[in-house]
Amino acid sequence: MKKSTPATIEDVARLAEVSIATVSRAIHMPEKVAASTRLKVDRAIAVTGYTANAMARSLRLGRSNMILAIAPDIGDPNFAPILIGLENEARAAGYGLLIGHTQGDPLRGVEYLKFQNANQAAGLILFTGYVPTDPNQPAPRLPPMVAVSEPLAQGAAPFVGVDDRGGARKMVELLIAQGHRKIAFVGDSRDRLSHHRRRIGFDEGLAAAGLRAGQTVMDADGTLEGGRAAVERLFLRDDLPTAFACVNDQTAAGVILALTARGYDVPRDFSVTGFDDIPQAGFLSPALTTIRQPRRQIGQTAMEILLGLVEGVAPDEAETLLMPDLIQRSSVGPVPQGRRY
Amino acid sequence: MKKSTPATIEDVARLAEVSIATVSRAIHMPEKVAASTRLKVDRAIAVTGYTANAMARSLRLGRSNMILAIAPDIGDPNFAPILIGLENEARAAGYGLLIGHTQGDPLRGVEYLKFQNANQAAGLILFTGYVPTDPNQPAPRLPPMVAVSEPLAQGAAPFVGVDDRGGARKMVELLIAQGHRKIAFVGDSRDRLSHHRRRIGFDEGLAAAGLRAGQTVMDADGTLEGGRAAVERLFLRDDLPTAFACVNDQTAAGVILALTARGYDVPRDFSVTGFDDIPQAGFLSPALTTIRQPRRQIGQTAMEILLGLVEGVAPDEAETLLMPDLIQRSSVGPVPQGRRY
DNA sequence: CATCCTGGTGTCAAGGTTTACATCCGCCGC
DNA sequence: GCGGCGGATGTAAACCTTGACACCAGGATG
Repeated sequence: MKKSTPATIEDVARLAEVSIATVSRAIHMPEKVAASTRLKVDRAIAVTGYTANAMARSLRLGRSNMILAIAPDIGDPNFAPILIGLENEARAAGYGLLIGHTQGDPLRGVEYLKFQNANQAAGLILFTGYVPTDPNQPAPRLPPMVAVSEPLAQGAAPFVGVDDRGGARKMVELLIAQGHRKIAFVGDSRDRLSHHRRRIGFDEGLAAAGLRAGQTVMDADGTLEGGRAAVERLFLRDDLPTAFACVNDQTAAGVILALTARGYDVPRDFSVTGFDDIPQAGFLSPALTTIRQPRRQIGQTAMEILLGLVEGVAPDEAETLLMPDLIQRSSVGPVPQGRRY
Repeated sequence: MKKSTPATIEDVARLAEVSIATVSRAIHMPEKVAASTRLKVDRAIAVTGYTANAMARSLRLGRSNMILAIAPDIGDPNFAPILIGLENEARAAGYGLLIGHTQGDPLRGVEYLKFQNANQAAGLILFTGYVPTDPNQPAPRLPPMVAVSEPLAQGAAPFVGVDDRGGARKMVELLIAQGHRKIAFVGDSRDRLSHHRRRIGFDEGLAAAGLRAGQTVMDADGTLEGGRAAVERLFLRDDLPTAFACVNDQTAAGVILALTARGYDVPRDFSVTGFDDIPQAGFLSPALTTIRQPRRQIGQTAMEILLGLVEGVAPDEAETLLMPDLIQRSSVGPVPQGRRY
């Protein structure tokens, strides 16, 4: 047994005294080959330690066993568990997960399409909210895609994510139950569909309680800094809310920081809520009350759908929305009595 | 231009009125082909939008353009930036990054070797601290490898990481400068070489100040829970330290939590330090004074070395140790005056 | 007894690329 | 005028696998 070069199907065939076609069949369509032959082949495979050369296989089949995930930032605490879910599911099906990191630069995404063009990816998972395309090149042939974390603009691909609207609504209901009547939404954005949906859920929740009027909505870009800045802008006005419903946890962290810096206590003076339940959320002080995304589950479901698509089966729904859990920690309290501004 | 199927080298050759060999040469050995021909080929490539089929290429060359990274947990906040560094560097060199997630299970790693066996990975990045091997199978041919985050036991592969010893020593020096004389090291471990090295740096720092005697060393497994448990055990004794030097940030978080739960104030009553500077570190209260790993840099350097290895060039050093930065926040203070136990 | 069918197996082409080798052509030096 | 050389290009094999097709033997059917 020379180990200089890995065993090929031919080595197995020689050892089992059959043709290479029979070996291939023994592996992929066992019922088509006689039991005795199958046994010989299996033994030969064990002896040689044969593993099919994936390159040759993909070349022949015209389809690779890689799934490409394109994310703006792999380090985003929201993405990691989704990636794990994706990866687990992919591996179970014999696929590998290739990662692409665009650093928020749309053009970077285009670079990864090379992998697709080069037949190196059977499918695409998009965290970006848009399909990477090069304006100069003619539209490339796109493989099966599934969007995750952020839906695609025109519903161009199935989306798997959390029920943003329902989650936001739950959050508002909690605040209302605590007596809050003036609640500011921090993080309105036209760019991110998921954030927009949270805003809608917020509106719905207020409307359901007959509080539609007098709400405050602050633009913010979803970063800690954005949250902080929004609070500063808000304090320039005279009608302050008693609670801040933030579009995500980063924003909430910024809001808490700004409030604390001004000498207020959360939740005694103001209540603050987040969304996503990033790992830091529990370490903020006060620990953040937020909405937990079932991230692992999202990854798993998305990969299931994508692999189905690769096999040619259409998904049941255009959007698979998972219901998030409300995680109550200590950043929400009853509305302060007799406070006036 | 039919877009049903991607352009092959043959399409380009036909359009440029040359043979496919010439096209291949024009791409890979431009100096070997006449300038006029090169021009024709370039034009034909642009028109057809040709991208070489990576599968066919890898098959022919017997080498893929993928690097496989095996990590116990992709979600580990310490790993993400390293992955980004790896990925950036790989992409720049035309390689893709494949991720494997072992979930801490050594056997899982073995599964990923299939990729290697199947010629799907030209190199391996190991976050695990060991080479995945199947005890039943004969040792597989291993590709070039580089260890990251955790060195390999027998120095089986080049390691790129932070100077654990130097970092730990810096930390101890800071504590000593603040007047601390009794410092406990929390997180001693025989399993993780990196943790062991931090322990050594700790010892060295104390020895340099003539404080070798009377030190306390607590075992802990590097988790938040481990840190908490270590504090509880320590409080069973009578000689408490004034500062806790923790092996990593998770442990430090546990220590702070335990101390706070007992009604102590950090840093007034006790000082606590971490190691790694995970994203949560700044959000703990008090914000954690710790050692920042240049993670992105680690990833980049590791990939550089690995790609060199793939090309057949040996690395300069068996270990590349990057010096970490000391990040001073608010979990360290002067030793409490007149405290007695 | 001829024919058809069927289950089991072998042969061979194809998939796209790279590269060793062959070919061709113009030009130099003798 | 000719041998030879070198630069530019073409030809074809090889990388490994899969699957359409062909083949063969033997049993069932007429």
